[in-house]
Amino acid sequence: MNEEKPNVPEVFLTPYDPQQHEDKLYELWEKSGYFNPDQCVENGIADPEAEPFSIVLPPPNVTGTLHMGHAAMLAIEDILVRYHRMKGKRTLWIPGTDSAALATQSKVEGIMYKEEKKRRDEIGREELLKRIDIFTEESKATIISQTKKMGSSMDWSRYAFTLDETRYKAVMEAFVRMYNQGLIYRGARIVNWDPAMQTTVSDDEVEYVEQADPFYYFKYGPFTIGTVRPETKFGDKYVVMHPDDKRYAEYKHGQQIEVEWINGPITATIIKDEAADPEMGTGVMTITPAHSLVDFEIAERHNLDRERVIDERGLLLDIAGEFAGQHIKKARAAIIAKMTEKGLVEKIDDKYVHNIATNSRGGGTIEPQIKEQWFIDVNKEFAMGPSEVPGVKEGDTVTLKQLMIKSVENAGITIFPERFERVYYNWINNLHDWCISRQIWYGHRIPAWFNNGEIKVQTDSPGAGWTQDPDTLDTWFSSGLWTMSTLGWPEQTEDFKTYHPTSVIETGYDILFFWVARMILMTTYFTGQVPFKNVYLHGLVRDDKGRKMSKSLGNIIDPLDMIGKYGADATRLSLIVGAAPGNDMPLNEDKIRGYKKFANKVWNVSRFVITNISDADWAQTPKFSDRDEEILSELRATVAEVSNDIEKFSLYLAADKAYHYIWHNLADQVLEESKPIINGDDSEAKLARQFVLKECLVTSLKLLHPFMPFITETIWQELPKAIKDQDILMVAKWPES
RNA sequence: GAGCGAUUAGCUCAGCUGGUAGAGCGCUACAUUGACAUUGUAGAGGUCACAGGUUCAAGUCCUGUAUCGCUCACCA
Repeated sequence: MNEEKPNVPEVFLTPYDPQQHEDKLYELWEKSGYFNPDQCVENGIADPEAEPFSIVLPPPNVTGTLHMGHAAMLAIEDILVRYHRMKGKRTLWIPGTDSAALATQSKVEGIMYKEEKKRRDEIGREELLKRIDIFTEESKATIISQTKKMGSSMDWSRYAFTLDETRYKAVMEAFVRMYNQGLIYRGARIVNWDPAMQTTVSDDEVEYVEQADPFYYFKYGPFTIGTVRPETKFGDKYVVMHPDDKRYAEYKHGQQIEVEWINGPITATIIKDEAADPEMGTGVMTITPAHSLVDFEIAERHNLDRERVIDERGLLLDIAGEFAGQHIKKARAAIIAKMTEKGLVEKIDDKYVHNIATNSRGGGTIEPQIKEQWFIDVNKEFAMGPSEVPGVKEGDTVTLKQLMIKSVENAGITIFPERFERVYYNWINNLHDWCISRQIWYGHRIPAWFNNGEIKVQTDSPGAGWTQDPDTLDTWFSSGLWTMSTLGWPEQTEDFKTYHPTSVIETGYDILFFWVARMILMTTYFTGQVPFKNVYLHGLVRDDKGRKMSKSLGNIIDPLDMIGKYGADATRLSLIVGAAPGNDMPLNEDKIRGYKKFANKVWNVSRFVITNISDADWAQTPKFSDRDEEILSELRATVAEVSNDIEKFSLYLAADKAYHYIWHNLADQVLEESKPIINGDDSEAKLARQFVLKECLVTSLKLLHPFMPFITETIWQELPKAIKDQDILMVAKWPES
């Protein structure tokens, strides 16, 4: 009941309340079918020949719920997608979730152990997988619902899960093809072994944690050697020094000496190798090739024995003599006691700080082991197939490393911000062969079959007597195929032909190596295409003091809470403004609250304009004053700037400019100065100004839509039909500048 | 140890290809019930980490120094 303002839609009579509108609008969009580019083409929103624009969502792990980092990712991608959709492109955003094999199994095992006191071997493969499936289904549903709350305009009809049937096929095919070309091999090499989870872990998943441990100096024949790990030293029968170290010039490479050692005399062999640093300690070291990456490499160079000392569970083997069967952690003290008694301990440095390797996916301390595993050979040369990778022609001899480098070097892929290109090259240059097998149950099975020492690699069982490799694949193997597999590869589907390479991948910089690099490796190899033309790396969302959000600090902001309190639009904007690609972004509630105020500002601007243009006759031709023209030209300039910034992936600038224009130009100046004109006697001036206000409102809503889709669409739904080019703002035409 | 980044108003940060400093929040004063569960106007506050250099001109380019942060690395 508002007698004085009969023309204001009733919805505007209260402040903007996101809760009241957001879910309904998402439903409206979903029902329209316009998340699906095919539907847009069918309804004439996009031309059938329009340029495609595609993004594949970095699939969140099914280990939990979405955090602010995910929210930022969804906001950024949705902005790009909505912008390009409004530009009339055939725009596709594919949603999905990731099984995250190791992390998920670790999580479910943890829950089962805590609740039922059951360990893995007491549960069994089938039961565990069943339980994991239940867990992941729940988790998927939660993630999908959260994703929708953010307003993400994804095509749910193309939803993919890394372990679903289509993706499984792609993984099997990829493995077999790489194996047949000799790029996947099986070999005994030193790997990161996690005794707690009983599996290998990739180099990238190892996390180094600083720890203080005693550093022991031992008498080893005529030498003094140092170590933090006496328990590995039983098998040390090689003593290594730098070839140019004058102190040891009297010893010759290959020379043998007798030394008294932990369990009695042994014969040691002198090895001259440049890996020994003369500056370090005494310049002499003994090596344990079976349990150290460096030592293994030295042993490979000189073809030395690699006797095992520790088993998979961390227990000492027979070589340890009286200590055999003891756990390494417990045995150390006893070993030192015995060595002290034998006079082998020269001194102990108690303040030695070093890095120990741990499994970042929820396991324990890494104990390197030599194991028979599957590897991808990153240095093996092969003949390139059909190629669109710049600088690589069909038939060229290349390695996977070279493909990864050339894709970026020759601008097939552009990384934002640019500085990460150097980080990327650096990582590739240090890259070792990639161990892709894991001794866990949850994940893609390896399509390899064993029969009395024979191995066959193929998707189906070769027949009776053959058993499949019990291992599964590293989760990043399947993730590496993601842009392809979500589009139907290895089939040459319409989707694949249309939307691959994708336009942009958007993800956190912390995942550049894990994922972005591996997608480039896999995709260039299999398709000769880059997986994406642009990489947009966002930073970590931190609290207002710049700290990482974590449970232990209690500073976690839950996106759903913020959406509940301030609306998805305000939450999105707070994650965009001030967040340049590659930089961490501080976030606090005040910032989000600020953007809620802005939402309300937009709401009131709209109410004002709608009220004041309700009596305009749009059939007439307005005669614009100089000031009218000026206002319109400022509007066009803003459109140009915002569009340009979005094209350049400077979303933080684009959002800020749109915000600034609407609040401080349109609201503070244009609206204020329009009041006397609208209420004045000059009907010609009034009409012209009404045209101007209409133009400003319609254009502002469009400009703002990618950033704040809910409120802009809510307002759009209340606009008179006569001033709209589409019923749904999401597919309205992006303004010309 | 190597690489990368940061250092600009009390706080959080912009400032793209060089032309005598900007935003948000906070603070101060005034105004306003208005399209605005407020908002507007005005204002205070910075030798742009430090030292050199290039230039007519440098937060902006170059060299070095300091502090902080991140990533990588096999230091026994």
